[in-house]
Amino acid sequence: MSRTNPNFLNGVPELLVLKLLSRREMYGYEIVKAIEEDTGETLTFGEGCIYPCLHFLEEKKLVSSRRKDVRGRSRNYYQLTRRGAERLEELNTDWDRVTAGISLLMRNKHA
Amino acid sequence: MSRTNPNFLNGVPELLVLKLLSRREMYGYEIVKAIEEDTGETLTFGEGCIYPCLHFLEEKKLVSSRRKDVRGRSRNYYQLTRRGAERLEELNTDWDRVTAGISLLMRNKHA
DNA sequence: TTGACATACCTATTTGTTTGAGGCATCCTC
DNA sequence: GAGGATGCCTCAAACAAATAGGTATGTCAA
Repeated sequence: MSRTNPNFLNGVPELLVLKLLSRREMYGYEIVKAIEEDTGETLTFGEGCIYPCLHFLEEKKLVSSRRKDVRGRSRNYYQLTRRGAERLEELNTDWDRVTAGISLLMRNKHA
Repeated sequence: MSRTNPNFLNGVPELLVLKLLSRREMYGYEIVKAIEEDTGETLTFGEGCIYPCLHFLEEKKLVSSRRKDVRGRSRNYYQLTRRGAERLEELNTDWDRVTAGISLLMRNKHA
């Protein structure tokens, strides 16, 4: 976790997943589609990225899950935990700092 | 290069290096320090990241280099090429799209 | 009813980037 | 002359994400 750089980019999937779950419980497949849609088709994280991410988050107690059967389909719904909400705060701050830092360098006119 | 996602994050060092070189020629060690300073200590890319990046950029003809002796020190100064300037435009656009996309999802209030 | 496609879950392998640690040499300061 | 900053470099490892695979059910149309 504590690296030289806040895991700016690698942490993006984690950030987006936590953010989505902060609004309502969702299941994996739904999250994959939501990231595509909600970012205006800019970002696409495959299932091979999101599912392991969810498992990792659950292991770290940042999300919890429950099975739910919907129209003959078995879905794994994930909810944000209190710790997850705290983690989201952190990542959010990190992301803002990173974009601010890059923005600083990019707009810097001097020399 | 052409991945599902524009190489948002992995491409950050490349973006910053090209941007710095678009202002004036610089040498490796200087770039490493400049990234730290100009991002307000937010980002730190080690020499093990920046030097290979420079070599890669040179190989791809996005930058060129020349030796220069300054105060008994031999420095490798890099300049942006025309192609490098074009590449910078691309990465800049990509970065803006990515941050816009993430921003979209993060600020999205619905559902 | 069969075939295609979307839904829904999962994991293993590969690819790629960055970190961390090292090595080398010169210069300056104490 | 020792330590630290400067200046270059590379390799091994850690890690994240992409790719590609696997399973199963539902729906729709031919």
